[in-house]
Amino acid sequence: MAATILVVEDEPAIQELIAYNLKQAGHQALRADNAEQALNLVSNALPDLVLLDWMLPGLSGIEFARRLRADKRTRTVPIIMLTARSEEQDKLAGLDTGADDYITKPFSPRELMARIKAVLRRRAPEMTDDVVQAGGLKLDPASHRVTGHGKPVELGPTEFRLLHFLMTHAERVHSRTQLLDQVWGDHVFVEERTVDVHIRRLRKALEPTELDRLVQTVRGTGYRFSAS
Amino acid sequence: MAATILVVEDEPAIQELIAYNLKQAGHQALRADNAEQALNLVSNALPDLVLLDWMLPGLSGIEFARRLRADKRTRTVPIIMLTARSEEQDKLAGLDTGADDYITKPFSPRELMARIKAVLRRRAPEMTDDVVQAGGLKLDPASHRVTGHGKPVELGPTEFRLLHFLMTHAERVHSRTQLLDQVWGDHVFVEERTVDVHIRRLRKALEPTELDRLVQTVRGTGYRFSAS
DNA sequence: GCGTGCTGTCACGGACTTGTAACATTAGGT
DNA sequence: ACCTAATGTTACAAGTCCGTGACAGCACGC
Repeated sequence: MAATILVVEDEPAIQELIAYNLKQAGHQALRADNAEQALNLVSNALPDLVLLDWMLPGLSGIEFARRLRADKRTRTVPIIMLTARSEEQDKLAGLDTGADDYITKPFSPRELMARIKAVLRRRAPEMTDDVVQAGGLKLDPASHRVTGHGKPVELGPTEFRLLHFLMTHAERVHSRTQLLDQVWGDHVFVEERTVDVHIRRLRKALEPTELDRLVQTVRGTGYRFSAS
Repeated sequence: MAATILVVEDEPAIQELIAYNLKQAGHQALRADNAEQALNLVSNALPDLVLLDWMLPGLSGIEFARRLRADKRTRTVPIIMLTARSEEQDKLAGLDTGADDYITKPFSPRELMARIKAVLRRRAPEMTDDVVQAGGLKLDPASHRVTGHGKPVELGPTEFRLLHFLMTHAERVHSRTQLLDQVWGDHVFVEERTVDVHIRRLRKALEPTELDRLVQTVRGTGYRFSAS
């Protein structure tokens, strides 16, 4: 799992509580007390998800969300809004700005974690630790194991992430650029052709199980994982 | 298992009953008649679990729970709420404050003990005194003994806790950071590579029984205990 | 005080991983 | 059939990660 999650919350106790729970769940927590600080962090490195308090000193939560949605680079980052129960009617406005979910305070840590998982599953399934299975291939992020028809498959770290992403976004073609962004990270400078080499390494590792045919080339476009 | 359990309950008869049962089960019972007294005890020494009556004279149970959750030091302490049946609707509020479970009075000692065990197992399975067994390795927290294929294995304290954690969370990769948090404690400042050294010491101790292969390295990610 | 066992850190070397370039092969249009 | 661009394949140097032994500081019992 190990998603990077930005917590934007001005109340220190709640921020601490959330951060602690995130850490327990294996995520990395970035913290910000206000929207300005949050914008700074985002400009440095894109988080995988944002937990955003509705009421913030200075720039409000809803305004912060709008800015994220306005910038192409940050448009797709999932947002979960934190609101007080009395602000119930703001729910609609919150979802309007593109929040993926919202949760009312006070909330139980368990509920928060469940919602985070749900949103990640929807927006970035490769961030969850769900087992992915297709066409005789099985990948288990928790134990970091891959098997083809029950036989273990040995993969390097990059090949593992690459296969994980492809399997969680199967039946879709991904360009080399997209794969670099998603698997390598968006601030990395690497030759596009490097993707080819790792695809090759992935296929080679899958060869003994005959499952290398699941990783397909789409000439002129990119690569695709397909179980059909 | 010998967990230290704080009982916060104003009715002497019930407090006595609970304390007796805890003692029978091998736990150590701390008692408090009210929340103020409980806060004092907690500030001295952190219990492994808190049994908390909902209705208390002075500071209420729910308020006490909030305070525990607000302080970083006490945030992770599991809480089981004790409520009268008529307060059923408070259940939701109780769980909101982060109670791990609740139980309605009157309850049977057996039920209480079962819930305590369940909560400890959920929050920290390595805290229970259940014997853990896998792949020919047997670890008994109660007697603090480890055997491999029946032969005794000598471990230092840290290696013991490390193995205990790994065995109670088997088939999962744990990063060095996670292991430091879970085995050393999250307030400790230690180099990440120190984990490697203790893994090494653990493996060395297991070598005579050939069971060192159960402790596996997942390059670029962390370590895993696996019996398969 | 003195050993003894435990702990955390470091440094070294080996094993693995990674990005790139260079060359080989293939696909698809003409 | 041929040509060209795209992709497959291999080799390699640099970098990274991990295993390992050594060591100093501590705590503890004797």
